[in-house]
Amino acid sequence: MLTFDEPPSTQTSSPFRNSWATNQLNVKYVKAEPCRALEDTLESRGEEEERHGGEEDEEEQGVRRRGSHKKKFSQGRMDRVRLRRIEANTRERNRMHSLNSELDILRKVVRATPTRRKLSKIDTLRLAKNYIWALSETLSIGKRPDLLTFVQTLCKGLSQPTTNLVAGCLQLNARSFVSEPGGEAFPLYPGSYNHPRGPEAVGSGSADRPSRSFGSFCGPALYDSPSPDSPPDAGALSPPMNFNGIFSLKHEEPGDYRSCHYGLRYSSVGQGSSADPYDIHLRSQFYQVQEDLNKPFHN
DNA sequence: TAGGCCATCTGGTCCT
DNA sequence: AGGACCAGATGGCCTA
Repeated sequence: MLTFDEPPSTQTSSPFRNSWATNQLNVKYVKAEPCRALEDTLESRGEEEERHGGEEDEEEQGVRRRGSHKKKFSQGRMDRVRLRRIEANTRERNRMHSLNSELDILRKVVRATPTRRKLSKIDTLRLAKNYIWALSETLSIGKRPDLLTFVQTLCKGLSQPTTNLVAGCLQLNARSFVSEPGGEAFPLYPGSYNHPRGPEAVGSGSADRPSRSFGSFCGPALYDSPSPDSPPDAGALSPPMNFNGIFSLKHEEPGDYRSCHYGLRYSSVGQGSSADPYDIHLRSQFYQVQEDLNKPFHN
């Protein structure tokens, strides 16, 4: 008979929530309450079995019992079923944890890292899908797309906070490219957006610490070596193309996009995209590398 | 406080 | 038979 040494008071009070330690989950922490229904079922079957005089052996030997067609369980069988259920729960938990860990890697690949809350699962998948789609479209077109079209593609189906996050990463106002309910999106600029000062306006810096980020829109993924803070698989999983040129607006002086009403709806997003001095430092280093690598592309 | 997000449990289905 | 996968149900946490 399995016992629950320490049934947690709530699910979320489990020490394994949001923890890699879940892989080491011990059966004794399995939530007791939901198992009760299963136990009730099994026990009621067990009671019925006793009333019928324990006919499990007959059934297991292939002798069909007349009357009730309900399956009967002995105590031993109940325990086996219960154990299998608990083991299945553990496997399911581990399966979901591995799924979540892969999602975490995906989050890092798209690198749309908000300051306060991580991307939701659904938005991570949507953003990755849109990302691939947008890059594919760009490839098929064969030229630099205009920024707003690209961002509109990226933001299709994303939640408002994530849309704002993308906008924040690109220093745009989300309202400038998100479709109004029942209406079309209205781009701020009908054509392509180029940095007013050209690629030369890109910040300079050393190339020793390139950073792949969503804000910079797929850093030197094809060419760079994994940065020290990259997830183990991020390099291999990174999108294989670099379209930096279209996102050079990120390097504008802050006053520039303020004058263009490129504000952020949520200040937290803005903080995440520009208030972090380390992030700014990384970006300035990274853009120089990106420009060097992308010269052939721009030509 | 409502709604979104999440972890977990559970039973069903499919596959090996 | 047992494992993987899936979707529904449930309840907790967090944010607007």
